[in-house]
Amino acid sequence: MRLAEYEGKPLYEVVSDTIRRRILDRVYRPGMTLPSEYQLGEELGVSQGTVRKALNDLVTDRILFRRQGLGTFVSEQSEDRSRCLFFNIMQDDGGAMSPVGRTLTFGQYAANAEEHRKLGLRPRDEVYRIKRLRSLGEEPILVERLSVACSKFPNLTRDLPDYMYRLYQIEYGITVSKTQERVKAIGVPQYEAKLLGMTCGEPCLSIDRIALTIDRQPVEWRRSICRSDLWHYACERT
Amino acid sequence: MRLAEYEGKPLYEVVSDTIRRRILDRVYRPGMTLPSEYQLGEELGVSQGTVRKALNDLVTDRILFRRQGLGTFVSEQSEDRSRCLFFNIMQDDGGAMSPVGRTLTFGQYAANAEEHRKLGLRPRDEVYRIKRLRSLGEEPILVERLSVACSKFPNLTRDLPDYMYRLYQIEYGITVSKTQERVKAIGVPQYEAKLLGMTCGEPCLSIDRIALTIDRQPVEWRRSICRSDLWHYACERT
DNA sequence: TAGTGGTCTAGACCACCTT
DNA sequence: AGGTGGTCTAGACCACTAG
Repeated sequence: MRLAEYEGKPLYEVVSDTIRRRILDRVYRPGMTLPSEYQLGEELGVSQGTVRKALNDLVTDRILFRRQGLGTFVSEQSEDRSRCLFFNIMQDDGGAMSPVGRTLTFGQYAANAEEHRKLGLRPRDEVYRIKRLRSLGEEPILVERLSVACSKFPNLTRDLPDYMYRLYQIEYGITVSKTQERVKAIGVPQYEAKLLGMTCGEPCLSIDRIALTIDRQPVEWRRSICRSDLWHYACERT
Repeated sequence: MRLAEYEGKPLYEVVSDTIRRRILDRVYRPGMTLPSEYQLGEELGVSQGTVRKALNDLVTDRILFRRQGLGTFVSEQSEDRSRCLFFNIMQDDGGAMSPVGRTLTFGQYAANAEEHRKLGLRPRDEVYRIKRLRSLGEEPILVERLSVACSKFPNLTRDLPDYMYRLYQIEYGITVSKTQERVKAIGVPQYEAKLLGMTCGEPCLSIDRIALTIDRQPVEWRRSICRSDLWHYACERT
């Protein structure tokens, strides 16, 4: 396959789009080694330098990673990455945290208006709703409510891992590559107050998150109610 | 000047370090056009491709920017950048906001323990402390307390612009390139409650920020108390 | 030793902007 | 027209990893 179809795009974008497509089509799967830069260049009819630029762009997006002398690989949604990139709650003394989750409720429902809007659903789509409590040791930290489209995650069960993005990738071939969060301060509602050992109305963080795939489709909506006495939400910008 | 001194670093890093150094030394100043890739390559004894990689890395760090056909420029701390990158409060309906600030108090003090820790000060260093109220139209939104070392910002006055990072750059040659923030939910204290038109103890956001220069030195500590009824803190991750 | 990614070069042509 | 960055190539050598 030669890349004669140009579309005005630079060649390296055509190359990176091609590889992106192959990952979405699971031709290249998480953990797999890609062909070498020279092989890809020969196959696609471009030079190694052009392949290199395309691969580097995908590495920047964390879709691939490289190891010198070994090869170029499709990124996996490691637990570590799930935790570091998508769990932004930190202990005030600076320590990272790995809270374990316990499922409180699990069910299948007709999507409401907010779920339609946030997940971009079609009429009459259904969602799984999951409510979980996350704790560190005996200490409860946050309650999260999670909605996903049933059509995208068929046969989900209430027995769920602590970090869901790895499950989405391994079981459903859906890779979360970006999240958008909104953080507000609210008075803790009664239900969450009881679970978190707080008094109703005490200030807590409300974290509203949309998770997007590598082609920018929203796949999960999550709202967390989080204690804010010993924990905080962290963010760096450059 | 030829770059014979190698130090084990790749050439393009030696080149980007050289340019970084020249910006810190104000040989290249914000807004200035850099010599062309070929000129830099000739001056430093490397090829245009190597200069290109070095410049691209600095563009990624937002230290430079390019315009095709025009040249490569040293980034300025534009108001737009100050607002977009370092002001992460958004209206709930999605609109961006440009709140104007009014200085409430301004003074010079011996630094306390927390300021010493957060700003990396030396014994007996002094700080300017500034308290400001930011509003959108008639609507007060947040109160911020700001500390900077007097030694770094001599002769600062209480007459301050809305976006300080541009002032730091133009008047003091200090460029903020990174911020670290911690967000918590607290009950609004009495002083801020009065200014923000809230009732004491109502939930609000507390945003604690350290601003770092391009060589990673902390230069400003800021703590904002922000209404959270119609505004939220926004964060995207990839 | 052979294969991979990492760096570097030299030269070409294009797209864009100014004068 | 002339200069800039943007893309692309072909080829070289290095550093790292495996078997």
